[in-house]
Amino acid sequence: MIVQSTGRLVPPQGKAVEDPNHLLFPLIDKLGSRSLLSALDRSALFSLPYQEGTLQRGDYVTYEGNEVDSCCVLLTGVLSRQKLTGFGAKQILSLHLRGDIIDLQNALVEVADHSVQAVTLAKVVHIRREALLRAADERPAIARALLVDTIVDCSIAREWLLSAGQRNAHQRISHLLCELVVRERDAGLRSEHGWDMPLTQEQLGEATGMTSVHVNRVLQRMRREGFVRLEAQKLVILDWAGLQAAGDFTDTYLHRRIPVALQGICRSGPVGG
Amino acid sequence: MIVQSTGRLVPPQGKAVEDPNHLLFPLIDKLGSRSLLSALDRSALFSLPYQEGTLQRGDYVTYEGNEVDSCCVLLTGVLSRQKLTGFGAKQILSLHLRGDIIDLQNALVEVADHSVQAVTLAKVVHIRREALLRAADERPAIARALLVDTIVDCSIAREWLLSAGQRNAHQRISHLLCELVVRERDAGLRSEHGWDMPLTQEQLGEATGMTSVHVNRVLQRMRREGFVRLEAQKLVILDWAGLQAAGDFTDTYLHRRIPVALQGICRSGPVGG
DNA sequence: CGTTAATTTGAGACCATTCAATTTCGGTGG
DNA sequence: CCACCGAAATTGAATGGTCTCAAATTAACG
Repeated sequence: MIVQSTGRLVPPQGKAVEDPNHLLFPLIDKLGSRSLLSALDRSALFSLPYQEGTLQRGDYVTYEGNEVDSCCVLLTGVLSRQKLTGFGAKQILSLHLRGDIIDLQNALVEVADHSVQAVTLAKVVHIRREALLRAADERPAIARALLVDTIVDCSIAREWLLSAGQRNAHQRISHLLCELVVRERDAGLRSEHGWDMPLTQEQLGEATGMTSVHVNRVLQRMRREGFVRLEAQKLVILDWAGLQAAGDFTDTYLHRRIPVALQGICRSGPVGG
Repeated sequence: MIVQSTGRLVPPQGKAVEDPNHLLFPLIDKLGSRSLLSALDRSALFSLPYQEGTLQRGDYVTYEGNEVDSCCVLLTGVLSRQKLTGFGAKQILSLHLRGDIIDLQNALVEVADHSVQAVTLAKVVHIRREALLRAADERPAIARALLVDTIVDCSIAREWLLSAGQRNAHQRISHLLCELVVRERDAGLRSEHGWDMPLTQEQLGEATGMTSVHVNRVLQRMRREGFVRLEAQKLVILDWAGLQAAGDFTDTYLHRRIPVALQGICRSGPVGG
């Protein structure tokens, strides 16, 4: 076992009758993993109108500079946020798995500050900004859940910044692999023996701020030293403890638990002004 | 003139009687610059209980790993978010000016994922997490304003990540100076002829992921080429257009305006479930 | 089985670091 | 006002991590 269980809380009020096949389930599951949502909150989320969509590898959901009026929830596959410098250099800013809400951040500002692209074939669901905001306005716990989700997003971005600024190539790659494996586990995608690493070495480079050539050499060293096996897109972690140490990885920044202190002061419905 | 006016909106409902000397004014001014707040929202914010505080240069507000139960609003001075690698290398993650809400992000998770430190002598106001969350629960527009503020925070972190990953030393320093000058202007601190640059070259390095030695050489080149004058902590921008070009800087990511599309669907009070 | 994408390899160049040592600056006490 | 101090800035030389630019090899796919 490479990752300990998340200890995710199931809200006591949670209806057992919720349909786990509902397309919005991954979203509500994710939000509920870090915020307490009452049965009313959850049913309000389940009743959000949405539109299905499929993305081919390489498809863009959003371009930097555009106006965005809906946010998309990822059901299967992997999406990336990215941004270009004025000279055309691309930086992958974050990677997203099942349940992640993408483009909420672009939908609440005037113009998108980053692009969103499919790394693999992906299934998504689009929720109109107005619908989501209305739900948040009517149910404070939903607004808070969106805030907490955004905060965790931001925490991950800060850790990436720490990596880009202060860690060397070997550490950056190891760290990224650790993060992906943990998050992939938490998203409910099992990865007992190996995982379909969706990123090319080129993309690993774009995510860590280095050349694909150098990514290649680093990966070779990691294989030589027995940390991972990586062949035919299949990533097998041979030495989880070693990889964590090599990547200076600890999972604190992923905020995998509901803050205990906040559980008592959660409210679930609108209150009189 | 080096920065154009922000075109900040004054909400039509805004009371003219608000006291601009109220200690929470900078906070409400900042939130109101990117979200529409009604008179009721604003007065709810003004009536938040708070506690004043003074920070000496170098003082820590929060340590990474601690539990945080209040967030602080910066009134004067400069604060930084920062994080250490396991090997002790420090990365400054963001810099904060008047009106910025710091530690909201640490207050809503189990343990702080980063530290907060005073870069200069600073005056702050602490607001207890419970009080702020209650206000957000009771007034959706306040919750949304906090969300938008966090989103902008996150956008800045992404731009820093882009810099760290894809721009060279000269560009990174130029870009950071551009950002600080613009934000400092927007925060209402005029900087007609020069600005008290609060960062040492060491800190400039920690913010851009480079050595103080190299920061020094880059700054010398920038002076030699006539972009800035920087003597005795005083920064004077001699060639704003040139500095922007050298730093690959555009202000989009700062989201300096209220998104027009959201103005129509703002609600100001609680609504029935 | 051909075509394109992805990975791998090599050598040289360069940007940035490291490690000292030196100089300047800002403030303090005599 | 000057001597002194620590912090910050500056300088130099050597090292090294990462990039650049090809070119070659392998894998993926219809």
